[in-house]
Amino acid sequence: MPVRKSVLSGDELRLALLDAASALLHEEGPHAVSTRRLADLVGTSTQSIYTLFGGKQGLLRAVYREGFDRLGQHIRAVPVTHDVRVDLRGLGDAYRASAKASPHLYSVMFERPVAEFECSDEDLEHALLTLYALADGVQRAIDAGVLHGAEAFDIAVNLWVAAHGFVSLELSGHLFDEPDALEARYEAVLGHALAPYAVSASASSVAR
Amino acid sequence: MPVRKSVLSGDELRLALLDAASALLHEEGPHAVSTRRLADLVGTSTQSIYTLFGGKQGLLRAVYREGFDRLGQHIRAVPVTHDVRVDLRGLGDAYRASAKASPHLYSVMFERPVAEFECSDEDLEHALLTLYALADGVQRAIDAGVLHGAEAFDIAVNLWVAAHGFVSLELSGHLFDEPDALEARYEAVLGHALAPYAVSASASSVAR
DNA sequence: GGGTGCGATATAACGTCGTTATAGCGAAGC
DNA sequence: GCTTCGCTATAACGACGTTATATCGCACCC
Repeated sequence: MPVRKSVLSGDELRLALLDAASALLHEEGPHAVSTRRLADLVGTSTQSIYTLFGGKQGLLRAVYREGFDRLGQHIRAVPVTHDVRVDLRGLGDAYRASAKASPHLYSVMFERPVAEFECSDEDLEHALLTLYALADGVQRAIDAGVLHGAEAFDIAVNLWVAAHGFVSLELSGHLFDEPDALEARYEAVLGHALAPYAVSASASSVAR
Repeated sequence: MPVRKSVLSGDELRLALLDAASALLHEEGPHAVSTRRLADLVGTSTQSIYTLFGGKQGLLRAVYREGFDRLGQHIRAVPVTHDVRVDLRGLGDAYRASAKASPHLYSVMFERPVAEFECSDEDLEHALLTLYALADGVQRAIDAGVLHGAEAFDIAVNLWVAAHGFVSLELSGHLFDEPDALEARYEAVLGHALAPYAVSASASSVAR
């Protein structure tokens, strides 16, 4: 079937292009990921991007989905301890850490730094899957009797809104807190999002 | 001094270019605002953008700042009524309404949809001024005895994080609530951000 | 008042981009 | 063994931001 003038087979080429795109995105940002640079890096021609991904849009769609997959993995990798409150805080920390570890990837997921790529409905639904990783953690807190009053998914969305709001402003540079105050604010923001669902009277102690 | 081959003087040209950029951004999105289209629309050459703004970067810097100025105006335009709780809700509604009225402008302010433009420290500080519009509203709530426990600016930042988190996810399409549930969630998110600072025991009633 | 210089303008060119047309090669089917 | 189909590489197209070049108009100065 394929011709393979290049050293790599079709699947290898696909992976190599994706890796190169991720690396370029991570190291130099969205503007650096161009079809020509990718082709040069991998040792193929720009045409491969069209046969394998249907264009730059398709390639970035794959990056977008991989970004949400990785975020989900980071969230699911948070250990389940004996203290559910600690676990909840771990979820929030994992979210922020994942975003800060690859901010350009986070940008591709929630902003539109590459003009060619626009989210499709399927992409948005795929992104939604990641939210279930958060919802699972919230469900454990409900089962442990620490949270109550709403469905786990509903609480998870509120938690997501809070975490994303903070992370988005932090990454864009709009938060001017000193480092210590910044950490404290993130904890506070997450705590406030969960407090209304805490069982104990000292609501704000959740996730701290 | 200037030559004015064109019909417009320097200042007029500057305003015309800014208006055209805003219009193009609003109607067709960030990808549509190109130096050539702007020059054609205004009836000048691309060079004017360099003499007047120093490049596309400078032009978008002006758009960015105008975006924050307009957001601040919308927030300050919220009427002060006899009920401070109503006013607080009005602030949140104004923020979201302003973003949804010109989503592409909101994108320029908080995302990086145009590769050429990168926020400078001065731009970020300029954006910070808008936050004082929110802080003023929060201060009124403190003065009225509805909120307490932190500085107005601090509470305003938390409110901003909540509002931005919701609006950002809403605009990017990542929120899947039905319309009614969406409105309710926004109210809830804002309420949760303010609840820890409410004086009454029924904390979540703030801003509803 | 007529030259002079400077700054803004318009035109054209350069390099890069995403994309598409064209040509060529390698393996599968008969 | 020849044809056919799909993938590849090359080249070209149009659009982009930016820069170099040439031109023009007004202010200044002698």
